Amino acid sequence: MIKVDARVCRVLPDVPAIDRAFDYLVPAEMRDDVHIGTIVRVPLHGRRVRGWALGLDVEPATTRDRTLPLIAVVSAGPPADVVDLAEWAAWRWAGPRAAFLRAASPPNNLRATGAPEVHAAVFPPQATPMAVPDGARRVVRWPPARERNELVGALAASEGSTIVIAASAAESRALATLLEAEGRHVVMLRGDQSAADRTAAWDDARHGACVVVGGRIAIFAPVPDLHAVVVLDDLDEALEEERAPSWHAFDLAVERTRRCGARLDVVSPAPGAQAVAVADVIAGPEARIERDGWARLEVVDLRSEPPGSTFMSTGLADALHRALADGGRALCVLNRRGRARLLVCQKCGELARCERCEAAVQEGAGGHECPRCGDRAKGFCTHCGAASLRPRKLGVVRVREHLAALVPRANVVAVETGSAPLPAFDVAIGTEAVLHRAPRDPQHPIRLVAFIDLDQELLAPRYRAEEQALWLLVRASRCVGGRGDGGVVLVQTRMPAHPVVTAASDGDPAPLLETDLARRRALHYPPFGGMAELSGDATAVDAACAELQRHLTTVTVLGPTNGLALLRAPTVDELCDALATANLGPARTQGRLRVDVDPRRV
DNA sequence: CGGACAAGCTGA
DNA sequence: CAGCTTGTCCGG
Repeated sequence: MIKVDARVCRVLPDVPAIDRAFDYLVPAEMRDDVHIGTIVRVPLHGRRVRGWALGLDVEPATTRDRTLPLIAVVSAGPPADVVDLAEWAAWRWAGPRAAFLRAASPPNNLRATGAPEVHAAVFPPQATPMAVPDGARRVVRWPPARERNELVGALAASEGSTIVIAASAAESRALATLLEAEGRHVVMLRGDQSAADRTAAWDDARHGACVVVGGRIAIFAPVPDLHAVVVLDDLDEALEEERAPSWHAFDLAVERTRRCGARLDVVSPAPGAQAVAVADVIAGPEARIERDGWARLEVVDLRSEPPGSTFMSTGLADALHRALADGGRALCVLNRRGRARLLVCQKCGELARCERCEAAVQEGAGGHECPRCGDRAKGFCTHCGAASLRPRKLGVVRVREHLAALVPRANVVAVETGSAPLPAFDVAIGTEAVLHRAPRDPQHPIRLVAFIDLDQELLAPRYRAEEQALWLLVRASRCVGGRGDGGVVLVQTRMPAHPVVTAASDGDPAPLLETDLARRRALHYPPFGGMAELSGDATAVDAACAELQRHLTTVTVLGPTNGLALLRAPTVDELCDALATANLGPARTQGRLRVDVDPRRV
């Protein structure tokens, strides 16, 4: 006998490929335990799958007259506001909702009960929040080598809960220790914890009145009383999910705080253009303190090095010798990832750059061309007019040999990609990964970080190249310490007056931020425009582009060429709306299509 | 995703 | 034409 008052709930199966919700009857004995976000088990097409309750008491939208009942209530799940946030994220990064709801759910099952009791927050008297109105967004520039735990403590809200996003586990632990000493209830919520720890933390956070400290997933913390979010180092790659919907904790922090009126603080030595663009207030320490918190920068002008010196300048040799004296160590960075094949004039030593947008010119199929704006470039140097542009190439193995020759008695190690611990070294050479893989050793401090060819970063064919390059110099500064600590960051470049170099040298990123923002505004790059990359199987990308162009939208499709296409739109909203409207399902399932909104490599 | 079912291929 | 592979469809 079917009950007349049988309640129906709408469930999204935990099967990313089926981004569609289905309706089920809620058996009477489960009624009290099913809420928005609750994880349930349902029958689906002969299978039993987990899923999230997205709606209660919905009108059963059945095409058949058969609505199956839930099999069981499995676990507590994200609160309703976080479910909404996950839905927004699915739109924003054009991904399946299940991917975001997973990130927002406890990894192990938790008994599902009614709404957990919200604890009253009791804060220590020394908690003195900085005066900023609720809902304000602030960027705090804080130099790389300067201690900032206390600053973060002061930014935590004086009521309710605060989420602090810190990229590294080490910094999360340090912050937790300090906040606990201040009398705060701290909940550590990180993706690299064990499932049991993360589940316990997630459960704890549901009671509120805490400071949640963690990596990017902490932005989905189930706190019921969010008052403030602090994002540290918005440009750190760890704040972005590297797998398919590559969402970013910063954008989620902006959206979550906007929805609940909480305060948002971004603390970074070199905040990204996106953060600066949404900030109401930009704050920082006085100029002298900011400057002293950056490492001393030495610039080697590669244009004045003799031809054939293969990046082994006398400046680099001197710096290495100084760094290695009395037990110091050195890191050398040579990025090959996304390497731009730069062209250098053999006569004057200048790099070939696009006359229109200043990106590095590359050798294309039909001569020289700009990879960014597609402009045809001249086959000769625009600086001195000589027709002697030559490609510049290097490899870690060769550079390691040259370095070993510069410092014959030192142990020079080439660092391979991978997670194995670094061997003992005096000088380590590798990609930027060496900057976070070198263990701290007070007996053998890192005294030098040398960028063998910073131009690779400065002129990388990506619109975010400048902020990413400055971010590398931030990380280098953190390795060697501030101006007073005796360490040095050395950069080799053919553009010694480049604004990125100046910013790190002066310990003042403000002018660079201003010009970067102005350029992005002029060229409609994010955050002043939407951008997405479609990649994967060529037929799937072609199909997706065709589908997108069927709709009348403001989205421009560049390509597709060899299974790669770039989408541009006047705003992020228009881009995401177009991606949501277009039916990318077929392309996604058949041919492996990857949609990357705000791609990092473009 | 993964089961159901249909249409296509093969071999005695 | 049974028996198998490959493709397409759809889920309450």
